[in-house]
Amino acid sequence: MANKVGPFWVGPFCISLLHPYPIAIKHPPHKQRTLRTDLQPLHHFNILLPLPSSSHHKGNGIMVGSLALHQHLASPYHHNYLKDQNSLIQPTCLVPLHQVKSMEDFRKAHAQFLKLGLDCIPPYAGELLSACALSAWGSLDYALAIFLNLEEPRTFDYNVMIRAKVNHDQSKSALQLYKEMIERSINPDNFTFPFVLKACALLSDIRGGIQLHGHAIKLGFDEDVFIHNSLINLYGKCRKIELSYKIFELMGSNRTIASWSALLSAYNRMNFCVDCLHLFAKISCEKLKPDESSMVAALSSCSNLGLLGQGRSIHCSLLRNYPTLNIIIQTSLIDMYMKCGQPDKGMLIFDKLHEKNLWTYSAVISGLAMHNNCKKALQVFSDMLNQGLKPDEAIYVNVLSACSHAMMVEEGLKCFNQMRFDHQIKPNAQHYGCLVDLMICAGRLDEAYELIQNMPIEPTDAAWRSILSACKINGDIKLAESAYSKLEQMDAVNAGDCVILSNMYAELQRWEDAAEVRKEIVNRGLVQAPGFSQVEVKGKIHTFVSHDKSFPQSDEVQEMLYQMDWQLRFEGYATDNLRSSEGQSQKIAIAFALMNTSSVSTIRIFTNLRMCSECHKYTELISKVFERDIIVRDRRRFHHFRLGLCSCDNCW
DNA sequence: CTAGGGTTAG
Repeated sequence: MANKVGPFWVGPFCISLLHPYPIAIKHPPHKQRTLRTDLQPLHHFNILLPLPSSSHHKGNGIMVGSLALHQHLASPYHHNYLKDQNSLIQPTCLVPLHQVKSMEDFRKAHAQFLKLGLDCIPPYAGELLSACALSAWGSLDYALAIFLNLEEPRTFDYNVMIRAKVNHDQSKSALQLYKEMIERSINPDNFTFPFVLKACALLSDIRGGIQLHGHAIKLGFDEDVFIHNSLINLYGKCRKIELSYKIFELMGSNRTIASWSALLSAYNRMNFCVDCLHLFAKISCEKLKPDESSMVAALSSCSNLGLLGQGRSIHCSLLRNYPTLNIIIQTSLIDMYMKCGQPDKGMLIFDKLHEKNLWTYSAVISGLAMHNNCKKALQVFSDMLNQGLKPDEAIYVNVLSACSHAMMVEEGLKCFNQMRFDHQIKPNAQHYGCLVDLMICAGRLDEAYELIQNMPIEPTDAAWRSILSACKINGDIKLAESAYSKLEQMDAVNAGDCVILSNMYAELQRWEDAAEVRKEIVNRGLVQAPGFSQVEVKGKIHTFVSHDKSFPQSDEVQEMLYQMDWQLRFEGYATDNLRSSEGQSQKIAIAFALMNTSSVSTIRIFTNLRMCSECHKYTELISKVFERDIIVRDRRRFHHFRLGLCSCDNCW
């Protein structure tokens, strides 16, 4: 049954609307107008008014009301409206809002609503708000002005504004609106929570998030799938993975693919890449199909783990299932190919893209730098600037680290200044860290030290660690000690730092000092990640640790290693030099791959440590003697070995 | 009655 609303005045008319749904209209006192009861309606007409564009009457886009004419109107203007008692009157001046495509059109439409006094009447107010606040062409400020003008905003109006603020990166202010709505006793509904939870997630505001979770339960929204998914996301962003999982578990069969995606990305954030891929494989057990979002999460895990095979198979299934791929997933694919040792494949995807954003460029620039193709990285960066994209501080981290990889000191300093002065970006600790690395790579250690001491912000532990590692090579024990003590002050000492310093003492035959630092590892309860090397053979990943003999082919591999040593001796290389643990595991991985792959295929090794120079030398020679391309990803970058040479030009 | 959740480098 339709509700009758009104009567209220529209211009010279008094209108009563047969409203399709219940609405309480209260006019603010200054807008109240008395109905002239002394005048009998002359005629009744029907009138068409624009409908909220997304309502269930979408088809016509127009709402039918009845109009009673209380005054005799002679002007031709009005006659246009009132032609025939039975015909529908089309108020041509009113453009349906869903046809509005620009702020200019919107202003006109809004003016008409204002003139008719409809601007503060639900559902028009909400419709105006959501059009203006949420469309691509809209304006948050304009929407805010409309919103503030509402005497009695409703839940819907608040929801729209909260959502718009979150979209405009104003999460704090969005939460403020939520607070305001509670204070004004306007009840949040099942739509409110996903928006405000997202705001908390973006702010990593775990306390606020828990409060909201409580509110949602209290208001009885403990069955809502959208709210649950938002909660998984919230706890994931706050690194409370147990809580994310708990919600996920609780949802049982109500889980949707979005629940999985949110959980997968939570695992990724914690760097639980193996578990992430396990979960990804389980999606299909629930009769759900992995979609783009969940595949983005899985691809990111593949990138981190260097799993080319699995990354490729995700790519295939994307190509099978989607006619076009969105920019986010394309970026993930580029990143995956870059990090799994196929930069050419990554570039192929990149070159074919017609839409590129900062993240795409960022993935390519850091990928190219990783493969020691720094010139190209800078080329891509300058293309990006020519495209008119505005660089942000994150992309400058990539650009600067590309410069430091390639020892391009002047270029790096130029970029640093360009960032500060042309693009008005204040350098952060990471940028200074890159500069420090740049100086170190160029062998200007004293300048690096001067820089790190005089930089205007607190240096990161990584920057001090760079200094410490550099000392390892040039043997400056004084500098090493001061870098180490800085790390101590920051409470950021790790096992690797202790090893470096201790080895340096040992080199100087200061045995007591060496032992003292070694003891620190135990005292501080530091654990060193076990070094391993991985290689993919026939789609299966094989992982080896140093002196590994615990795998089926171990005996054959030992034989192979013996032969490899023998061959290298002809090249004048004594393999006894190679004693480091990563060297050992890498040797085994290479031997295993040489034995089990075709003689023309490229060997791809993934190791979690940094390659030492002996290991590097060894691999160079193997690539020459066995005429095999070997690509090694160590924890920082790639080395392409071919015929005795490495892409890194012996600088890493 | 209108609207909504999950996705990317360093």
